[in-house]
Amino acid sequence: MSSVTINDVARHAGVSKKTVSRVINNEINVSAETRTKVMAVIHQLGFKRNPLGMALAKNRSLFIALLADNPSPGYLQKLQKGILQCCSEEHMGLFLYDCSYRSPTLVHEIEEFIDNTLADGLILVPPLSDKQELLDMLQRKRVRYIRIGPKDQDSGDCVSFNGVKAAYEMTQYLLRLHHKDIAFVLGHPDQESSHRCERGFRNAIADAGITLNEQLIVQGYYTHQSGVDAAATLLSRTPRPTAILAANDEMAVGVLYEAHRRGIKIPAELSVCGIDDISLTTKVWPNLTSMRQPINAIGYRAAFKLIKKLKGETAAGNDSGADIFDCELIVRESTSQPGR
Amino acid sequence: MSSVTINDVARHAGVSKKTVSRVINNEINVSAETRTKVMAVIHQLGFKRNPLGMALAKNRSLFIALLADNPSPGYLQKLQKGILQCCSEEHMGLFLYDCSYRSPTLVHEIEEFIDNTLADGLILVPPLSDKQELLDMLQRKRVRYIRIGPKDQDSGDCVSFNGVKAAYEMTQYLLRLHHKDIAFVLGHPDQESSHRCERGFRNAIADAGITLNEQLIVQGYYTHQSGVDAAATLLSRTPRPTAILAANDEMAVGVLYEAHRRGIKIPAELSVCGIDDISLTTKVWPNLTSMRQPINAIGYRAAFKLIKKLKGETAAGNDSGADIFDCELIVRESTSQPGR
DNA sequence: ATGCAAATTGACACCGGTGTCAATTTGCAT
DNA sequence: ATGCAAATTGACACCGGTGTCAATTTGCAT
Repeated sequence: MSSVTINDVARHAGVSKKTVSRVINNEINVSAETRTKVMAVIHQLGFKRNPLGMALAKNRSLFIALLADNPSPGYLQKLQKGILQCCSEEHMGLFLYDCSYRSPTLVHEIEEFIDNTLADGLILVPPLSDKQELLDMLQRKRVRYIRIGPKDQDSGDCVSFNGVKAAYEMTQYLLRLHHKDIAFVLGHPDQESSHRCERGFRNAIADAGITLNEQLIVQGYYTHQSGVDAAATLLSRTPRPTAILAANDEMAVGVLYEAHRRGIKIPAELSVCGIDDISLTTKVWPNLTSMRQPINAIGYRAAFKLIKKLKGETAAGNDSGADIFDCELIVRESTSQPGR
Repeated sequence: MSSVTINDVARHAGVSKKTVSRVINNEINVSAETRTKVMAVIHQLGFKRNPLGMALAKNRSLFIALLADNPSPGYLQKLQKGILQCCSEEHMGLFLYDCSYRSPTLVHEIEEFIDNTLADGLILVPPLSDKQELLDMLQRKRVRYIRIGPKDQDSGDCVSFNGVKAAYEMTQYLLRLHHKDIAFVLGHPDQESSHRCERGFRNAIADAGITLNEQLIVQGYYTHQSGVDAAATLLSRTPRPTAILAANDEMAVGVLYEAHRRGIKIPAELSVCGIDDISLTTKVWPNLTSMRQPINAIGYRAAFKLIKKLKGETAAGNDSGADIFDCELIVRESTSQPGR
C-alpha cells in the first residue's frame, strides 16, 4: 500500500501527529497558522485518514448497516437507494444484512453480525423496528439505531410515513369516483403500518356516512401471493366490490393478477389501487394507481439521522424537521368510475 | 464495551497474547495442550476477535463490497440475496455501493469508496465487469475482485451464465411451438451478455434452416421502457411477429405491457418470453415464460470465490468447479402455439 | 519588564490485534 | 547423560490513529 499516514503528514509539516489528528478532527485549540500548514500538507500528500485506525482508537467504527426482512422487494430496493445516497454523500460505508423475522435465533444472529462487522449504527426496517428483544440487545451493546415505521412514532429515533392519511385519502379518491363497494386488503398483522392503513380506510368510509360491510375487509400479509388470495376471496363475493384498495402495491399487483385471470376488465369492471408507489406500479398493465410514499426520502432521512447521531452532532435547527412523511396520490391507469 | 480482548484470554490461560493469536489463526507450532487450554478459555470468556484490530495489524480488512449498477432491479436483488447468504455463512460483512456506469468520475468515486471502507474484495456486476479503467485502478490498489458475466469468461476470477445457450434453447422452444416470425429484443450493446444472447438466437434460427428477417431484431437496453419501445416497433410491423423473445425479463415485461395496451391477447395472439427468471415473472399477468438463470447461485458462488481468495485458500479440489452456470427453461403462461 | 491565565503543542500510552526474532523447551539419536 | 535440530513460546515493536496530561508559548493587564 502506498497510503499516506498521519505520521507522514506530521513529518512533512514539522508538527506532532497529535496536532495533525487535531486538524483532521476539526478540534479547537489549533492555531490558524498551524492548521493552514497542516491542511496544505494533507492536500499535497493526498492524505486520507485510515478508518480502521480511527475506529480502533475511538472504539467507534462509524460503520452503519441496514437490517432488512421485508416481504416487498420493491420497497426495500427504493429504501436502500435512498440510504445509499446519503451514505455516499457522507462518505460512509453501508453494510447489508438479510435476516429472517421468523428465525428463532434472530437476535443472536444479529448480535453475531455486529461482532463481525463492528457496525455501530443500524437502520431497522419493519417488522424488525418493533422487535423489543432486538432493541434491548442493541441497547446493551450500545449500538445506535434508527427505526423506520415503528409503532411508537413519537420516539425521536425513527422515520415514518403517514399511513393513516394515505389510506384515508386513497379511499376518499375512490369515493369521489362514486365507488360504493370498496374492499380493503390488510397487510401483515404484526406490522403497525397495516393497522394504520386500516384506520385510515375505516375513517374515510365512516366520514362518508357509509356503513362498512366487514366482509369487504380481508387479511393479507404484504406479499404478492396474499394479494392474489385476497382477490380470489373478494371477487367471488356477491355483490362483487367495484374497487379494491390494498395496503401495499405488492398485494395490489396480486389483485390485478387474479382479476385478469378471471377476465375482469380493469378499470372498467374493477378499480385496483395500492399504497407505496414502488417501481412495480409502472411495470404491470394497467399501471397501478398508488399513494406515493417517499421511500427514497425516508431512507435518506433515516441514514442522515443515524450518521449525525453517530458523529455526535445533535440534530439541531432546521435538521430536526418533520420525520413523518406525507403521501401523494398518483393516479394511473387502474382506477376509474365504476363501469367506465 | 464489555468485550473480551486477546489480553484477557492470555492472562486467564497463562500464556502470551501472541500464543492466543496463534490459536485463533489456527497456526501450526502450537502444542496440542496449549491449544486446548486456550480454546477452553476462549469459549469460557466468550472471546471474539476484533476485526478492526486484525485488519489494522494485517493490513487486510477482509471486508467485501458489492458494486452495482444494473438496470434490472429484480436481477440485482436476487444476486444480492445469494451473495448475502454466503457472507452470512462465512461471517463476513458486505458493503453495498450504488454507482452510475455513466458517471465520468466513476473510477474516482469507487476509489474513494474503497478508501472510506477499506474493503479489500469487490464483486463487480455487469456492465462494471468490463470497465478496464476500473480494473486497472483495482489492480493498482491491490484490491481483489470477482467479476460477474465479463466478456472474457475464461479469466479465473469470474462467474458467468451461459447466455448463448439460454437464448438458443428458448428460441428452439418457440420453434417447437411452430412459431415462424420470432422477434428478438437486444439488451444493452455495452454488455456482453446481450451479444451472447443474440448469437444464441441467430444460431437457433440458422440451425432450423430459417432465413432470419433482420427487421425482427430490435435494439433494447435491458430496461422496462426499452422493452415497451421495442414492442411498439415490432407490433406495428406487417406481418406482426407471433412471438417475441427479449434478452431479459425486465424488457419482456415491457413487451407484455405494450401488447396489453394494444389489446393483443397473450399468448393466443402473441407469445412473449424473457431470460433471467426474476421475481417479476410471476407477478405480471400472464406469468412470464423465462429461461432461469441461477442468479442466487451465481451470487453465492461469486462471494464464495472472493472470500476464499481473500483468505488465501486456493480454490483447490472440488471447489474449482464450473463457474459458468447453465440455464433452465421455465414455461409459464405467456407462451403457446400461435393462435391457441 | 513582569505575572498569570488561556491557548497551543507534543510526549507518551493505548485501542486490539500480528510479525519478527530470539530464547526456551522438547524429542530423539548417540 | 549429551548434543543438536525442531518445535514451542514470548518480548517487543508495530499497524494508524486518539486521549491524557504536562510543557511551552501567547496575549494581555499591570
